[in-house]
Amino acid sequence: MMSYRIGQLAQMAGLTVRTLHHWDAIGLLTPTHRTAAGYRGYTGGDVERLYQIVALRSCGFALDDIAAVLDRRAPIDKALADHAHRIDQQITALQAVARRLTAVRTRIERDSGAGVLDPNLLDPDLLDIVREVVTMDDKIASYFEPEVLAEFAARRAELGDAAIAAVENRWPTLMAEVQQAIDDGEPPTGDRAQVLATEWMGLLAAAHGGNQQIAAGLQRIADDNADTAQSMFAGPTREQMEFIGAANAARGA
Amino acid sequence: MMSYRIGQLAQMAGLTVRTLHHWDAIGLLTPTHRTAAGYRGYTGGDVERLYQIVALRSCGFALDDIAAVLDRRAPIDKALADHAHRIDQQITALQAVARRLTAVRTRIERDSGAGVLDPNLLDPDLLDIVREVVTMDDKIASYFEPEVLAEFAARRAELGDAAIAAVENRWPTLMAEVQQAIDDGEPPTGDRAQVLATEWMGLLAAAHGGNQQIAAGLQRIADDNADTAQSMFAGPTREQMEFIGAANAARGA
DNA sequence: TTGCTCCTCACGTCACGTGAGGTGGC
DNA sequence: TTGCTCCTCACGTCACGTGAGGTGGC
Repeated sequence: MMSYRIGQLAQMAGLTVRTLHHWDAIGLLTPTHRTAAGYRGYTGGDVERLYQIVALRSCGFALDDIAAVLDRRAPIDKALADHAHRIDQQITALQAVARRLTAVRTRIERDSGAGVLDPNLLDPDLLDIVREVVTMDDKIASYFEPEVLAEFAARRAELGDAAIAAVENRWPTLMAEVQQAIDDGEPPTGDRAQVLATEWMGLLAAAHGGNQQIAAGLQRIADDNADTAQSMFAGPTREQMEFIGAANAARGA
Repeated sequence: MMSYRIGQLAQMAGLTVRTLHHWDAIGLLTPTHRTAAGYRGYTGGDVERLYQIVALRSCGFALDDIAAVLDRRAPIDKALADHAHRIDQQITALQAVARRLTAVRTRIERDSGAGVLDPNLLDPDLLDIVREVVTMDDKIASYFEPEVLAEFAARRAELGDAAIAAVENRWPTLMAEVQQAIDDGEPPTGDRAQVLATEWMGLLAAAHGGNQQIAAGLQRIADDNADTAQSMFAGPTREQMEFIGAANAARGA
């Protein structure tokens, strides 16, 4: 009967001997026999099981789950479905962290050179920026149910970084243009207001993508924070929102 | 001097008392003083540090890194950049696992009912399907450098699931149509061949997105596996590839 | 007899959760 | 005096990595 020693098996499968020791210790892969001196002897059947384990492990399964599947204590298709769901949740969570990190780094890049640009200003403490951005991010998250937040995240991923950057770059200038129109005494019914309102609603639509729950959440954020939003994420002022609202009403939007 | 007990702090920050014990034990957050009976007394400064820790933790930092940043032993911006990179790597790795799981589940859904559809066939062992798909996936990965594979993955994410599904659904039927054209004795210079070749190249272009390294890898995979590809991922046969090649040559593509 | 492979403990990792057993504070 | 909060051990988690100390096999 063909028999492999542990070192051979490890080399064949690209594993360490220690890993096979571990799998033996937890009963995941027990060699069929032992020599008189205690050397592990793996048979062809053991090798088959080994490759099944390696394949499932490469799918991210925990060793306990692999054992359950191989010993037919759990149906494979259900295990795969459950596991895929857990992996998706992990990805979603990590993407939320990645977005948060990007937000923090973007703000730091924008704000950290203040003291260099204007010697009268102190460079803000980077740790304070981190806290501020995280607080804002938590606040935004608090406006959405977890599922809606996931949809929002999925929508952002779908749009791609370039599209998001385009929208985020356009917002500040658009708000400035709206403010200028207000300062110029433009009527909400005028052409200039109508053009601005159309683009405003277009950017909002790009953000919520027709999802009413996301749209409602964004609206609540803007409403609740209109008086303080400026310092947090340069959101629109109440005055600007009213101007756009009037422009939309004039058009019957 | 204002002083908080550990239970108050935990409730304020939404943490457990045990967590604060742990942070004390590792020196991350040591209360400024203790009562005679050993009760921890946290000051306002401790609370400040606590919130910095919570903010950084929500960005996914390890406690060691948080301590290094707060104690100014590591520059924050560098820590953020390094950490963002690690997070991105984790996401990429998890996405590879997720795609692998999807591939396995898709194949199982397609193949597992064989015995039901045709009583002469045995249902294939689901574990064998897992191994087969994983083997194929590893093989594909082996044709690309890690960075190229990441670009390939990024491109797939950019395209979105719907677009990928559209391409993958079109492939088998397109190959069948090409085979039919060959069987009908169509010349590669004919209109029918030209139309098929144009769509063929279009699908390939959709897959590599103009990236020459991805295109080259796909070409090598097709070349090396043309004779065995059928059973693995229903790839084109050598005959089909030659027909399309001739059609392209006729057009001077 | 000399390397090389193999063996069995056993501690360390990361951020706590979960008791166990005991004591201060109102 | 009774609850409630606090305290300090200390084991368990997940999949091994990394020695330590010792023995078979060619």
